[in-house]
Amino acid sequence: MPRKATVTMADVARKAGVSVASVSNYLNNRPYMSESMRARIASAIDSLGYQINLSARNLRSGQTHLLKFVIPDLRQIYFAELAEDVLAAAHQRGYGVIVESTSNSRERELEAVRSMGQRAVDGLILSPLMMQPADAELLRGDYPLVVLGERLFDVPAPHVLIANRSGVREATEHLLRAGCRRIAVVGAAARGNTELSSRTIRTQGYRDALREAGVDFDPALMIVTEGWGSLDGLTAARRMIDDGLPFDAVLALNDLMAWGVMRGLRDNGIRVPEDVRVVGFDDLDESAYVSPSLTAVDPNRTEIARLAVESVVEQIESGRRAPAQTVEAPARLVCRESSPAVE
Amino acid sequence: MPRKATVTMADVARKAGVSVASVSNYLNNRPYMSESMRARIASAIDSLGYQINLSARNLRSGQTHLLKFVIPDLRQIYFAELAEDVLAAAHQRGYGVIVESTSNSRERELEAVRSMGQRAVDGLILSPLMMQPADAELLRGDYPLVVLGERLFDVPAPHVLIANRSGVREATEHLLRAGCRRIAVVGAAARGNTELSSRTIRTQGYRDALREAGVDFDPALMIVTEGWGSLDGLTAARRMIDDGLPFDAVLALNDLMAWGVMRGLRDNGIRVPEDVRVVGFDDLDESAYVSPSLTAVDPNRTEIARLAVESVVEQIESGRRAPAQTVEAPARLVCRESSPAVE
DNA sequence: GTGAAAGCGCTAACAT
DNA sequence: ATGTTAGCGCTTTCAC
Repeated sequence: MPRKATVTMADVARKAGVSVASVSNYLNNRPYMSESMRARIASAIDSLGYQINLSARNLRSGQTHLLKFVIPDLRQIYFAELAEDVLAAAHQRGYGVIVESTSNSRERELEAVRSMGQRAVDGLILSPLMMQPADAELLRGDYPLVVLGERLFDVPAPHVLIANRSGVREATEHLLRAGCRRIAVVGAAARGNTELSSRTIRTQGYRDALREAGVDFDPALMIVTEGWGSLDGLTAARRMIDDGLPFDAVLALNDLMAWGVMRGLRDNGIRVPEDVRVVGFDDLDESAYVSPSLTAVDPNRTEIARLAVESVVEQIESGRRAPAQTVEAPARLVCRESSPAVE
Repeated sequence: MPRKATVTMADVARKAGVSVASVSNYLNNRPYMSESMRARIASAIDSLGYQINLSARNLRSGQTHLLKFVIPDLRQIYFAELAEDVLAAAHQRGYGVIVESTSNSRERELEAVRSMGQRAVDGLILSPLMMQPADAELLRGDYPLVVLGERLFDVPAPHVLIANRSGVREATEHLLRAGCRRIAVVGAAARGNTELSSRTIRTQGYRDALREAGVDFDPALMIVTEGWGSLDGLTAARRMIDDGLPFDAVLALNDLMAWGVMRGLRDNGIRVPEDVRVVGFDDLDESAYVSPSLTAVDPNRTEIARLAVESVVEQIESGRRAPAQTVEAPARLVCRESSPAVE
């Protein structure tokens, strides 16, 4: 005598004296249904405590209303904040999100991509770090996909770009306008794809601005660090000071490093922004509260997340992957104490 | 003429000249299968590019190999780091994780709980913030569940507690041992459940240590802030200084506030740790790199995450919810520059 | 408007 | 060792 642990649609239909088709119609808000039936079903559902079995619906409908979001590491504050925005955007569109942190592993990135054939999720938002151009091949397929971040390689799907180059150009222009002429750039060597790292791309924006302003580029001002942490920023600042390198501003290629740079400068009696201006990139929540508060390029995470989610959802609803294309969320400079707005 | 877009097990079976049952057995690594069949199936799968349809497996098996992890906000670094550890522990056990950030909303916490009847996931790890004791009722059910955090109310499932009280007691003992006698405590008023907030519980650990050491408790040293951010810590430090409150140590009830407190002190020419020692709670990654580096209570997130995941997975595998019980991950004090170890 | 019935792709019990 | 087959619970034609 097996106990009926789970209430199914058939139970509801029986109790309400209708067919399962009608219960299904009711649950999916389909029109053309008599009020009396609607009421009978509602009360049957209520008294039975019925809840739909999503596994069954998923199999039948071929959809899961789930997205997969793949990032290198949630401990990196940037990705955590981005993830929060992705979750919010997805929730708003009625989708849940399986977050997959790859721990900076190429193999795990590829694993996540390969598993898309299993139809466990309806679409993929991929923020790759370690994937190689040769791996781009694996991205071919018909499932909804959006890639986030630098253009590491050609992607057969929509690509939401971070405004690295233009964001840094804007930051540099701001510093030049403030009268700075020896702007040090602090960033880490690439970990994954060497050609098109954040550092390379962001540095281009810096050179763009210098060129346009007619300021000479001095390679000595390019400080390459080991990693992207605040400790690396601290170390960079110390090295610059110890080396006797003259500079009147520091453009840190991410916020964490900017925090570290500011500490390193202050530890050596250099005042920010009076002696040296400091600008970061990311505009993390906390950057508004460090001291001095940080002027930073805001890549517009919320917009990036929104664009990405809108695009996958659109692909899901249209039933096919969108063609290769790039969209760039406009970055903007947020001026705070570490480098106040000029004029 | 419908195109056969998806390859099914039947296709593999046909191609390999075997039954679907054998293909299923192969995929599930069941023993007692001839090498020749194994090879034929493998090659059929390979040439067809077959991938299992998880929706079908989920429906049939009644499992999804998915966990739901519900937290208030990923932007809070503490939760992001915890989430990373949960993802890692789950991945290791073969589970994916649907992360749900409730944006500090009680309704979204309840929504997440209520949706468990839909069988979209096998188990729930819930870190509630806004739920009320009256809502505990909703947690009854037979699905695998683990609750994380303070004991806000009685939970009909395993509860992984953070060692708030003992962790803070240890931190306080450390400060007392260092000769501090006027230890200010900085924490925020409760947002959700008032009775058993972090602040209340952590403060108990502080009083425990004072009592044991025979040091008088001075209510003036209890600084209550608006929020838990570093700005609140900064504000608290300023207020203490402006009020002329005498103190020789600050115990911030989370790391972010400790960062802010240290800035506030330094801004006013107070040296850490020479003049005032500072200790935090959480031991965020970044706390090792702020300057001075922060001494903090490490609640052992990795262990908390591991315990939680192990428990849900065990419940899933045993087929029923574990009884109410509490487990506490032991906290430990990590001594750094802001309050070096004594002796 | 409503119902009957087919079947999504897989697992597992049972038969051989 | 391997095959046959009955569903898992739902959605969706297609009749009525």
